[in-house]
Amino acid sequence: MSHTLGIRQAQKQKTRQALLDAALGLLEEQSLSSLGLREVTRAVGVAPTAFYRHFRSTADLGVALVEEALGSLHPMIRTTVSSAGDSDQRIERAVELIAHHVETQPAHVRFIARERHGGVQSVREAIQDQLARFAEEVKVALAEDPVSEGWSDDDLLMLANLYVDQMLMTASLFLDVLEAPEEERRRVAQVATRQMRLISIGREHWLD
Amino acid sequence: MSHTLGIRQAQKQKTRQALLDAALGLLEEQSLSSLGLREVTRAVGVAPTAFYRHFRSTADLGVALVEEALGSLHPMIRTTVSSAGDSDQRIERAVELIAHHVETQPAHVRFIARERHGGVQSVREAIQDQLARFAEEVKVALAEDPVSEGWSDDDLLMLANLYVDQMLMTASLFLDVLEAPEEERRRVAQVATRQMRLISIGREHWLD
DNA sequence: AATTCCGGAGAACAGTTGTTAACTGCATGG
DNA sequence: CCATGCAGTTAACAACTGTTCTCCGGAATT
Repeated sequence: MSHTLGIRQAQKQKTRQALLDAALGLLEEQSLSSLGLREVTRAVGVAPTAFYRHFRSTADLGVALVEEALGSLHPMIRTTVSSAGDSDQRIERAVELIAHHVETQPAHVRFIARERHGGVQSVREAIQDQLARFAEEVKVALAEDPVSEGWSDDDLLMLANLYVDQMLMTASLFLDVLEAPEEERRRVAQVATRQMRLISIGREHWLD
Repeated sequence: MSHTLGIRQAQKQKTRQALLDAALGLLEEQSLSSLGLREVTRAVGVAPTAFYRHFRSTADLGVALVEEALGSLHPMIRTTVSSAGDSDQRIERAVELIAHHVETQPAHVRFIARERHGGVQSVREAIQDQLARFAEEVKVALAEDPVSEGWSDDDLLMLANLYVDQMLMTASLFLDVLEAPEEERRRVAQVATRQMRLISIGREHWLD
């Protein structure tokens, strides 16, 4: 299928990825709206003008980072929400999965949490788009569950959005305790689990 | 009691407030980490050096903005959560109150939503502190409710945090549709109301 | 009435920024 | 094998940044 790219395009993509990685690193301690293009190229070790070969602006780079951070997460979401087991088991697995993702991709998670309401409109919109897609996918998965019998489409989407937001909130909490002792991290996991559980209980009694 | 300040201190506070107001305006379209001190003083019409008479840095100004945005909200939170009426009535009133606050203080709300996970650590911490105080106050209010009989202190705080986060999420949603037609704003209000209601249902069946 | 205090102004500093133009060297396609 | 394309470089630009030091005028204090 995918054609093996020449050594030219390969080099280009390598530089592009280096720019993305450097930017992601710099964004751990600042917001995108204050990220300078020279700052990024300096970190990579290329001339400032090389930046323009890959991105129109830092905002443009930000949109690419959104795709990188969230684009590959869709299958994960789907399989998690519609996995087997009873409610409590699924919740526990979801929280563990979030914790694991935050541990392996902290910079990506931080970037999304930060720029979701950040100062760059195009990036905000890109994130909202992805999250809306997540919510839609969660909605579809929820609809397949027998518990959702009798639910309106609006209410399913309402619940899906609640779940998505709760996942992001949980991810952000895990971020805050990344360097904290195991004990506190477990405490955060337990709080997140109970919040999810409470929402699920609300779901089960919604039609009463 | 409060001494009437001389015309000297009055002028100073006036300039300080002008700096805060100008900064808040500029922050509608960017993040605090990219806000320049000269930018702020230029907007006010004073010399750049005058800034130092009031704040050590823009981060310092950010902390002051947090106090201004959230400091006066504590009594409002308390009375809202522990108001009379049945569950649905209280939720509806809370959502209306949030909508009203977003309409009257959009810049403040945007600032908090943006900088809660923003790039300036001291401001992030100031916001977390205030939100933790909110959660504590909500917890106390919840504890007074007969529905909370048999709840552990941890679970009350868990629920309080869920409510606080949900309020912020709702506020952020209202921000996004500030300029939208009345119809869409009502739709957002209804979604927020139902999410709150679902959480409340989960609360009522928590001990089952 | 004389003196101190202090918020703000002014000028200057070295360093940074985004963007432009014209260039170089090398992989590519004919 | 040679001509084209294009990722990356070099140099220069005007504009901007935070910070320092010195100064001024008027309110506050005595």
